[in-house]
Amino acid sequence: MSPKAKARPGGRSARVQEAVHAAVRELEAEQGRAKLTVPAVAARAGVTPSTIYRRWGDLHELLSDVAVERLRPEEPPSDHGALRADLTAWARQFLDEMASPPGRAYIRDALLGDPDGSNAGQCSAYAAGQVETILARALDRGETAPPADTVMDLVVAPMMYRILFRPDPLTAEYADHLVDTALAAPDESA
Amino acid sequence: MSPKAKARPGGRSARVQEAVHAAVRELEAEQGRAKLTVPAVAARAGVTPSTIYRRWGDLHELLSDVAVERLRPEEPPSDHGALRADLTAWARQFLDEMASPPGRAYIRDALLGDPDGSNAGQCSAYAAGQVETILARALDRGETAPPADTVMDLVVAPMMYRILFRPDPLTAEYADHLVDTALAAPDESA
DNA sequence: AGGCGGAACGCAATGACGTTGCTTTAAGGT
DNA sequence: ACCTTAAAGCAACGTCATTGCGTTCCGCCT
Repeated sequence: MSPKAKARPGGRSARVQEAVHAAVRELEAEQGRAKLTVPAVAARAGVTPSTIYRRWGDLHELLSDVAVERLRPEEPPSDHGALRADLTAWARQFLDEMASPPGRAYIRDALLGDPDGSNAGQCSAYAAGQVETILARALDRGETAPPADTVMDLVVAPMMYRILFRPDPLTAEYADHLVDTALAAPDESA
Repeated sequence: MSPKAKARPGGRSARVQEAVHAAVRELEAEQGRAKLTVPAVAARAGVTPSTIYRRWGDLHELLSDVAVERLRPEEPPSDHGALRADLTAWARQFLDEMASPPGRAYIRDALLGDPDGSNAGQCSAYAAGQVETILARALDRGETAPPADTVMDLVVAPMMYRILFRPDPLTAEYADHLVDTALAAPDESA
């Protein structure tokens, strides 16, 4: 399981976790990925390396932890008054953030140090949550909306696949195209 | 660039490369991922560790190299006489292989030690090649077939997304469903 | 066919990293 | 306020990653 599920959430443990996460972000910004090492992070955080090894296991799991936190959406998707507009805006922003070099790095980190797949699942859950918010809003308006799984398959999955497996640049028009496909699909629930 | 693009393809270099790759496969099968370390691989391959470090950089790049080789399809997709049958059979087999624990491990390895994304691109190119073979066969028969990119977006991408980001098990019915969607989509070229 | 340049490998040393047992601290419950 | 116990500090050890230098052998050119 993920080390973030702390049995002792308060006080020193929380301070250490925050200090370590901050140290990772700072060192990454200052010196780049190459200089990121457990002893370096520990020194910056004012902590001994063994603490990091015990709590996170290794550098990859720590980076995965930090990456997932960075991939968490900070606010619900903006409301443009109609399903298509909401989905299009969200997909464009999602693609823009995820396809950027830092975004790609976070995604890779999140996938990388993740033995049981829980961190990757968390990322997917974040995106699914945003999508569900948009779809629920549409249903509230009386619009017809496809199931969330359909949007995940037709919009999110293709974007992530191209981000991960293809070096080509991705455009906002591609996001629009995927939204078109998803909204044209029949509302099946399989 | 990938180290597989050897400037000196013949003789000793080739023997070393093959010995190292074989050593990785053997050790992985015998002792699992945990015991896989550069010195161990080097010892099994009858090579000094520095050789591996020089040629591949680190363990991740070596594993990525081996993983890509394993993900290469060994034969063209089987011909069932009709587009839907061909696509369905191929998607089922693809999902079965990729979603298995070893398949997931190879995918992760391929993505992991891949600074410039060339190995991941190679994986995608393998799948795209198989898909294009199926589609070309369909066009030869006089069938109408969607563009390859559509199939990649609607069939391959969702499968890979779920494999990577969701822990849930995946079924052959899911592959069938994706093929249905792809074949129902309008033949647009965007 | 034979020699030549250069790339790749082997060897060995070094410094950093990952790992672990024991001790110390402090959080949370009684 | 004490007591329990999870979590962090400390320190030492083994292993791994990295690099300079000498040697081998591939590929090519005459």
